[in-house]
Amino acid sequence: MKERQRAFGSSDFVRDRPSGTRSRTSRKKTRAEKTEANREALFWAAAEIVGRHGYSAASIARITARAKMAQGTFYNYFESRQAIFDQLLPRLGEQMLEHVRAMAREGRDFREKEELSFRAFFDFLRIQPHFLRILSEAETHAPKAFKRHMSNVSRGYIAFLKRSRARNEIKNLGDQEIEAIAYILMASRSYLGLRYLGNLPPSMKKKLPDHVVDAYMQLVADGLAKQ
Amino acid sequence: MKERQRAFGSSDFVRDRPSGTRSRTSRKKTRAEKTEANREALFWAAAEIVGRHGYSAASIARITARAKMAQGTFYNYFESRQAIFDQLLPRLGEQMLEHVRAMAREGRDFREKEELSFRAFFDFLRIQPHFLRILSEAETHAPKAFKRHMSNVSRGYIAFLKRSRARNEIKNLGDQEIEAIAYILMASRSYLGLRYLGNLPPSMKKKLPDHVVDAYMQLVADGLAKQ
Amino acid sequence: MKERQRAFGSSDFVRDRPSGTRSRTSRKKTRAEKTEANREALFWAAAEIVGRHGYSAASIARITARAKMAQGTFYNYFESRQAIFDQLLPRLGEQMLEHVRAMAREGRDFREKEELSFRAFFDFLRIQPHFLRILSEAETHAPKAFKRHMSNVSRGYIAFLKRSRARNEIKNLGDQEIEAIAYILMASRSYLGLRYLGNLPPSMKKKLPDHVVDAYMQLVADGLAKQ
Amino acid sequence: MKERQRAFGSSDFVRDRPSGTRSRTSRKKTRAEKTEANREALFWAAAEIVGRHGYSAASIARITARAKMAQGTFYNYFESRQAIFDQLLPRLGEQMLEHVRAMAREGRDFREKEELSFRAFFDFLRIQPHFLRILSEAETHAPKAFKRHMSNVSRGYIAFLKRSRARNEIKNLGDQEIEAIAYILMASRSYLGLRYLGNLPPSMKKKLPDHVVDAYMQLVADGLAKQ
DNA sequence: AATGAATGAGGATTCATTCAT
DNA sequence: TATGAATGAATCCTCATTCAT
Repeated sequence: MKERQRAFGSSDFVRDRPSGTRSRTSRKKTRAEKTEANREALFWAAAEIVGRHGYSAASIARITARAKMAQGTFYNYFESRQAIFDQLLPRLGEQMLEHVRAMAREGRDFREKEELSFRAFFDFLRIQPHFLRILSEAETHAPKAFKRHMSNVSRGYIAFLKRSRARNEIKNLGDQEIEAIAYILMASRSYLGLRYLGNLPPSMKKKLPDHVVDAYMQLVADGLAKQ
Repeated sequence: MKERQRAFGSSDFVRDRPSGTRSRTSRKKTRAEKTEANREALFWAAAEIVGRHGYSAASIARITARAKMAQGTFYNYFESRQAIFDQLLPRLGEQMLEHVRAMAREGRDFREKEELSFRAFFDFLRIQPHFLRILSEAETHAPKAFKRHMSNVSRGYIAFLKRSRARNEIKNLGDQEIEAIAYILMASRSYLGLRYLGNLPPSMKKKLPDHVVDAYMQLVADGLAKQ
Repeated sequence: MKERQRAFGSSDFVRDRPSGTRSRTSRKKTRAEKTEANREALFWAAAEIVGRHGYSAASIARITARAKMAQGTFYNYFESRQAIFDQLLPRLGEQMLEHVRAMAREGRDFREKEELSFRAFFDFLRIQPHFLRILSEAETHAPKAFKRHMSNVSRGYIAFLKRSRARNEIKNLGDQEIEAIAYILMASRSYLGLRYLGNLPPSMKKKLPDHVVDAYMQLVADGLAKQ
Repeated sequence: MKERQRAFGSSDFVRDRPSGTRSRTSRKKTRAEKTEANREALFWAAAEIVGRHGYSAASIARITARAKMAQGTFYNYFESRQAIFDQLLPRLGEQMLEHVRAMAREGRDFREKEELSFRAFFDFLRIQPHFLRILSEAETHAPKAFKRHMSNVSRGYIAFLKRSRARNEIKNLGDQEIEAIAYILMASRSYLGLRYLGNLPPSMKKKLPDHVVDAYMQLVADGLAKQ
C-alpha cells in the first residue's frame, strides 16, 4: 500500500506539455517551474491512485507520499482534497478530447472519422489507463465535474453527428434521436474499454482487438447508414 | 445527512414476496420474520445510501440509522461492511435480470425481444433507481461482484444474440464480434439510464422518452440486420 | 479463533468429581445435574481460554461458544464475566493444593516431602496445563483471588517449613526468613513450570526432566540443611 | 480512572540521560527534542498503566490522556498499540540488566556478586516498580518479547553460574542443572519482589527487608556451596 | 514554500449485558 | 431455563486539515 515508487504518475504528464516549454536539460528550475512541477506531481499522483484504487482510497497521505512531498505541502497547491478530485476529470477529459479530435480530423467522411476517433479513444486509454475509473466514480465523488464532462463530450459528439447528417452521410435522425445516439456511442467506448483494456497492470498496454473495432463499425455504420 | 426515514427501496422487497405469504395486517411478526425484516431493512438502507451517495458514504452508522437499529445490530446480519457491499450488486443484478427476462420472453423475434428487454431495463430503473450507481462504483468497491455481474449479464446477452444469429434474425457475426456487440448494448442501457433517468429524486419516476427507444432500436435493428 | 471444538475444557473436569457422583451411564440427568453440568462446562471453557489466550481474550461469546451454549445462558450461571474470572484461580488453586498435599503426605521427612510435593506440582501442570497462566494474569484480572491464593499457598508452605524446623529437619531459620523461603520455593515451581512445561500443545504432556528435580533438590536440601 | 497526571516513570527516563545532555533550564526544545520527549511520554505512560492495571487496560485513549496528547498523535510515534507493548519489556528489561550488572561487577566472588545483584534487582524495582507486572503479563500480551527477555536474562545468569563453577566457587553442577538453577534464581527475584515490594503506591518506595536477603543468601550460598 | 507533528472527529468492529420469546 | 437478537459504549485506527518551525 505504500506509495513510494514512481513519484510522477507517468511520463504522460511530461508528454502533456507543449514541447516548447519543456525545461532545458540540466538547467536549474525557476521557482515558478518548480511550483508547477509540484502541482503536476500531485495531480498525477492523485490520478494514478484514484484510477487504480478509487477516490476513497486517495488520501492526502497517499497522494503526497507518491509525489514525494510532505502532507502539508499539498495545501499549498490545492485548497482541499475535494479540489484536486474536481480537477481530475476535467483535465483528463480535455486531454482525451484533444487526442481524439486530432485523430478524427484526418477522416474524410462520417465513417472514417468515426472509426478514427473510436480507435483514438482506445489509444488514449493505453496512455492514460486510469481514465475510465476516474470517470465512472466521478459521478459520486466529483459530480459537478462529471456532469460537465458528460455534457461537454456529448455536445461535441452531437455536433459531429449533426454535421454528418447535414452532409447526408447518415440517416436523417431527429435532434433528440441524435442525442441518444451520441450517448450510445460514448457508452460503447467506456464499456468496451473496460472489457478489453481494463484491469491491466499499466505496463501491459494491450491494444484493442480488431474484431472489436469491426463489430463496432458494423453496428454503427450500418445502423446509421441511409437505408 | 441524517438517515432517519425508511428506505424507499424496501417497498420493493415487499413487492418481491410471493403474494400469498404477505403478512396479514397487524399480526405480530414471529422472531424469524423479524430477523428477516431486519436483514432486509439493512440491505435496502445500504442500497439506498450507496445508490444515492456512493459506497464510501455508506458507513455502518448511516446504514443502521436509516434502518432504525443500533450500530452493533448490523453485525448480527452481516459479517462486515464489505459483506453487505458484496451482496448489493448480485442481488439487484439478479432482480434486474429476472425483470428483463420476464418481459423479453414475450417477444417473437430478435427485434421484438430486444425492444422489450430494452424497455424492461428502464422499467426496472424506475423501480430500483439506485441500480446504476451501485453498479458503476462496484468496480472499485466490490470488484468480484462487479466482474461476476458483468460476465453474468454478458453471457446471457451473448446467448441471446447467438440464438438470433442461428435463426437468421441478425447478421452473421463471428463469436468475438457478438461479444463486443453484447457489451455495446449493455453499455447503451447504462448510459442512457444515467442520462435520461439519472439523478432523480426517486419519487419522480420519469419514463424513458420514446425517442430514445426509437433511436436505440433504429441503430440496433439496422446495425444488426442482415444486409 | 472460533471455539466450537471440544466443549468441555478437558477430561479434567470429569476427573475432578468425586467418583461416587459420576452420573450413571445413560441415565437421564436430573435438572440439578444438568444445571451443574452447564456450570462446569462454562467454567472449564473459561479456564481453557484464559489459560491459552489470557483473560482479555476470554469474551462471553467465546466462552459460551466453546461450551456450546447461547450467550445469554452464561448469565444464568454467573453474575458477570468478572464473576467467573474470580472463581478460576480459587478453584484451580484448591485442586492444585489437594493434588500436591495428597502426594506429599507420603514423605517421611522434609526432604522426601519436599521432593514429592515438587514432583506433584508438575504432575498437576500436566493435568491442568493452564494453571500457570491463569495464575500469573490473575494478579491484574482477579486481584483478590490472586492475593488469597498466594497467601493461602504460602500459609501452607510456611506451616510445613515450621514443622520441619521444629523437627530439626532444616536449619533454624527465623519466622520471617521462613516466609521468604516459602515464596522462593513457590516461585521456583512457577518458573520451572513455565520453562520446562510451558507453551505446550496441551496434548503433549511432557514430563519435567529429572535433572531439574535434581537441581532443585540439591539447592533446597543443601540450602536448608543444618550445617 | 482518568489519566491526567504525569507518569511517574518518566522521571526515570530523565535520570537515564547522560548528565551532560540534560536540557538547560528553560531553553526551548528543538523539534527533535520535542519529538523524543513525546515518544518518551507515551512510552512511560504506557508502562505506568500496564504496570498498574495490566495490558488490557492500556487503551490508546488512556495512554494518550496520561501523556497529554490527542489520540491520533499516538500513531505518529508507534505503529500500533501492539507495537508499544512490544517495546515495554525489552526496554525495561535492558534497563534492569544494566542496573543489575553495574552493581554485580563490584563483587569479588560468587557470593558477593550474587548478593549485590540480588539487592540491585530490588533497587531497580523501587525505581521501576511496574517492571514485574509488565513482565508477567507479557507472556500473553507480548509473547515474543517475553521469550526473548527470559532467554536473554537466563543466558546471562547461566554464564555467570558457569564462570563461578569454573572458578570453583560453587558446586560442580551439570550444564542442565545450571540452567534450572538460573530459572530458580530468576523466579525468586520475581516472587519476592511481588511479595515484598508489590502493590505499592509507587511513591512509597519501600526497601526489601534484610531478612529476605538473608534468607535468600542462606539458601543460595549454602545450596550451591561446594560440600 | 516545505515540512511533518498535532489534532479530534469519524469509521469499523467488538463486547458485556439485557430482555423478549 | 435457554436462546440469541439488540443495544450502545468502548476500542483501535485513519484522515483531512491546521500550524509552528
